[in-house]
Amino acid sequence: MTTKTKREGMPANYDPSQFPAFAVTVDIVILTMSDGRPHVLLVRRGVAPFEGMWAIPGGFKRPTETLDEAAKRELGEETGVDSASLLTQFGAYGDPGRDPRMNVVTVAYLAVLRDVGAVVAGSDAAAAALIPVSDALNGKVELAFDHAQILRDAVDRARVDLDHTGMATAFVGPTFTMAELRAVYEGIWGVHLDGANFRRTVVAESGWVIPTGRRARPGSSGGKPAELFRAGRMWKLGGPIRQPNERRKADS
Amino acid sequence: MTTKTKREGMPANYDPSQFPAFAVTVDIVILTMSDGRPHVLLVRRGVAPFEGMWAIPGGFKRPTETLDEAAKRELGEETGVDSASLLTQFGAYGDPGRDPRMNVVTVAYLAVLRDVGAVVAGSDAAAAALIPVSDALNGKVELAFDHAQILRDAVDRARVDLDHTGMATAFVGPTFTMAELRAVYEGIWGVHLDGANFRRTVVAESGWVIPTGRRARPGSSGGKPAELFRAGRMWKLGGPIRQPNERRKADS
DNA sequence: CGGGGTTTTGGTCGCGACGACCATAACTTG
DNA sequence: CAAGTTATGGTCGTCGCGACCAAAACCCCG
Repeated sequence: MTTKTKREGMPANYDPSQFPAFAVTVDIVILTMSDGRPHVLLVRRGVAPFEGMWAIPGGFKRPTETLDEAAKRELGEETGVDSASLLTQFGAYGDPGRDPRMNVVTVAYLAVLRDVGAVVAGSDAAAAALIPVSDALNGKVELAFDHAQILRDAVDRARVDLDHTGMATAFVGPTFTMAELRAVYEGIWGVHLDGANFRRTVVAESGWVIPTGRRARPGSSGGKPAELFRAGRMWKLGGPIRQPNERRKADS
Repeated sequence: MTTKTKREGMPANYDPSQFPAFAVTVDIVILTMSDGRPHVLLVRRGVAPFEGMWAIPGGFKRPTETLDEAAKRELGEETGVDSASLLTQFGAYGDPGRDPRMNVVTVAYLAVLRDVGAVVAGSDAAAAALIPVSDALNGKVELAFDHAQILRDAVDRARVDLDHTGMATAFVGPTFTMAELRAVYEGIWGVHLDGANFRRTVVAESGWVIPTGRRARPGSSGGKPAELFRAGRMWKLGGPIRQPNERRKADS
């Protein structure tokens, strides 16, 4: 994600100003798990256009930085998080008129955080909040620009990344229980997974999780204290859990 | 893939010119199958920089069109193909200095053609050719800008799209044999698939392929004439063949 | 015209993954 | 201590899928 490309047969004495100029921004869809359901970090716009509506945090790319660097910088400015806890580009959006003020092309990133902590509102943001993705997708929360589409694409991307990459561990803390990890899959995919089978497949081969020996404190509802694990290095290559393939229906 | 996003707390009386201006281009990685191996359409640069080197065809985005429209337009200009035969965006590239002349961010698309036919070189292209992706990736063919990276990403994307989407049928003609379809998977994944098993899983449930009743002419090497199929509508939702998961090795 | 070669296509078999389900352990609260 | 709740281990049946074999339908060549 670095080079640019240009038409090969460009006149040697071309004038850059004769080609259309765009502003390039970077938007970060920040996902996190809260009480078993995925949430997204949104900021409330304080000025026109779309004043008062919610938007995905983002900002302008600088000519001296790469897109990835711009995304990391914006992530830090918005949340105070500097860790590169999973930051993947998933789409570019450049419809004419998507910003009524000027021609803007935005590159969208998906960030996964295990804990947003103190949500640092940007200096120019009126407010920031964690909102359930379900609320943001079904129109309960109005999104500015084409951010509804961007969020939809981000969630779609998260769903497929969950069984292709080791994204799941980015949602949980450095140490976690099987129930926590399972909640990630269940929340993102919207399915129910059997606890026993889940544990078996994850623990089956080494490299996925490493027992810490310690145990988590049971919740207020009681129950056997869960074993605490650390993420193994195998997660770098993709997770052990695959999305249950909803049986493809045959049709006459 | 349409809207743009902007920082929410923009000053109301901002001056667009005070934000960095970028040129936005669209690059199309055009893949096709030739003698069982994937090939990519490249153009030879006629002017500096990178004069004489090969490049991925592309061009400037216009402010009045979407990114997808720009990609389709460029595809038509380069190949004369107007059919929307699978055109998916897969990445944006904006490293500073990737084009020595100006700040350019490019949005890369992957196009799959079953037959490039008469390769129409762009008006400003010195030449265009179909080159085996293996040659383009291992340095046998020098690529301009960061196009080597873009091509690598495109091929990676094609590999995962092959078992998630119905991309396979885009490589073959409107009517095809099982061997042709299988060659697509084998060529892109670089694996060998059993012919009998392949046929079985594809024909198993209806909706994937529709027998035409006709039979293909056997090649010069003889053999039983293969049955001809048409693609069913199930391919819109993803193909029936999954990439053989190379057993994940357990490690101590 | 018959035989060898080649490709397609159908059949069988066995293993391994995985989901459904039950049972037990270990803790909570009252 | 009893009842409830969660975690974790075990069993079992089924289903997908790859490996392999065999027959069918065509080529070319003598």
